[in-house]
Amino acid sequence: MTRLSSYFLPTLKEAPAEAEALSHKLFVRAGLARQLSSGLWTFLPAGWRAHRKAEQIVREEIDAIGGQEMLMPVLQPAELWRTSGRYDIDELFKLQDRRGADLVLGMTSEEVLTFHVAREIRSYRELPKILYHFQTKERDEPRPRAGLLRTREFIMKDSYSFDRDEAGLQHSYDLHIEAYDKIFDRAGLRWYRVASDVGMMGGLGAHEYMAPCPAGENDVALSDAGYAANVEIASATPQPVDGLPEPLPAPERVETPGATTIEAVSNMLGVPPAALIKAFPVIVEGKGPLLVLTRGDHRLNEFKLQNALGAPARPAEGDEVPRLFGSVGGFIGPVGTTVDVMADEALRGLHGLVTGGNELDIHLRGVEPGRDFEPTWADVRSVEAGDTDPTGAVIRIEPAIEVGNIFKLGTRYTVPLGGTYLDAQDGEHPLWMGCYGIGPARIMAAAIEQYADDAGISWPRSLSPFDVELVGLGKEGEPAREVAERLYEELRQAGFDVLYDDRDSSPGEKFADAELLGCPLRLTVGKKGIEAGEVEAQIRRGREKRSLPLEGAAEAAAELWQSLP
RNA sequence: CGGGGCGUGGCGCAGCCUGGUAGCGCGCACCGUUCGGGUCGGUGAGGUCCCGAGUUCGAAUCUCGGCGCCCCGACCA
Repeated sequence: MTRLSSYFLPTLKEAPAEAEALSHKLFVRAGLARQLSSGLWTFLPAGWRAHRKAEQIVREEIDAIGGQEMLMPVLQPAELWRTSGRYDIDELFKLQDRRGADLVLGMTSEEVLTFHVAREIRSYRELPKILYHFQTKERDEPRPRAGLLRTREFIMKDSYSFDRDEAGLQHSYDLHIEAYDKIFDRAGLRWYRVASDVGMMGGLGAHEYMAPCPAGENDVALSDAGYAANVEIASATPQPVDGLPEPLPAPERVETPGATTIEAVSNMLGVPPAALIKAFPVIVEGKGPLLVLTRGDHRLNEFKLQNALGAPARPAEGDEVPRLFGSVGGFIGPVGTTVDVMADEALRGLHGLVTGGNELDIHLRGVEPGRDFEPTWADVRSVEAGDTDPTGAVIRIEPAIEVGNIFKLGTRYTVPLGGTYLDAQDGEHPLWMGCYGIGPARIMAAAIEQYADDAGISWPRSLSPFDVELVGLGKEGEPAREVAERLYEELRQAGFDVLYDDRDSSPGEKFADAELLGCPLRLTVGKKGIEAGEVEAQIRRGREKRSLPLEGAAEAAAELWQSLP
């Protein structure tokens, strides 16, 4: 029985002042969730219903590819994390028990599951396996933000595959792609599957599922020809340089007093920013100083740089520029430098360029990579809107919420944690592992972001906390209410989850609350309608109204339901 | 971690500069009214003014310290 008169659904006319993102405001206003502290949220009954709808979709599709649901603890021994090398991650919550034993709160469960699998699985005959759970994840985020979008505690479905070899892993990975595609379709989201960074921990490949929306924290590069990648790793053909200066036989010194920025040099010398070389002095971990070059109008991409180097790099600071690079901040350049130089591919073949002269107030013009200095070439710039993909299609960049990710871990965890199996011929081998995450709360947030309008949330029917909100106008005891009570029963008989607004409040208030909560279908029973022998149906998405016959209203609603988004 | 902002009934805010009985709107309770788009009127309840110390006859207001929350950036296997 879900009657609004007694249901805990505290709706608000105004959003809390600190709420910025649309989904944050609506989570609170619609009575779905309340904040406890920074990055900590309580799901209220309606919000939890939607969460469980999202979970169930995920559960069904992971089961469909052979996943087996289980449950592992949040509280985990620190030892496992030391063994895997993840103990020093800043986001990992660390604590001790009363005896002083070190424990952690799990961010994910690779260590725990590999621990078990290493002990229980011995033979190739027991492979492959896909195991998963829905469990609370704890992360000491430096900055929780945007309501439910980035929290310190959240529930995640994490599945893990174990295979005999890389081909097996690829198969499990493909199965997850299949499942994930279905999950996000069923959730009613607009989504992209994009290639993503494999991160510091290494790995053989990864994709992220991205739901585009303005509040999204990630940027994805997309083309109509099907190119899709996180901008962290995206590659593209740069836009040509318009107005490249004529080549010179050799670099030429030019005085540029005080011109330490791309814009200043560009203005002073009358050349486009794209004809400048931007030089970044960086210190590569374990290797030392390196001068990284990009076109003046491009941005260095730290992820791609790190991947190209195979090691982390940080900007040079303090006296490192004069000491290690023999240069002057603002006037750094590759010509005549003593350090290694890495140039972005977009600079290849350009001529007549302007670079820093490694002296105060001096630049060089007419510079040509390959002639005037010999760099290592690499693709280390961030893709920009307007670049083109390999087919020539134009790339656009959209913000998006990461709603899921899939990751080929390989033997990253099984080797340190001793996860091996015995094969038919030549003995022991490490297990090949994949991990696959989905955040149901982010699915909810993405759906809210993507479909909300001025009146509030507009749930896809697969996620809505209730299928139908039935509004009974008038007051208790009036004829409209008796009809509404009857219809309530009929709808429930027909298999609908119904939220029945049986409050004695004004019509406007009921309509406003219904649209705020955003169930896909609203049915209104009022005096006027009864007299005309009809029930009003409002389709939340688009707010279109239709009339259903009072007799057989539940059947008519069931039919209408089939056509809803 | 760097930068910025905010903490005053449940929510949104004013008051603070210039120290002197804590206010408004919404919500809530009750009475009446209205009854298909947050009706209208009346009455009422509800506040450690984030915490601590200091200045002062007197602190929401001034000073110092702390805590919390939000936003931007960094960060986000």
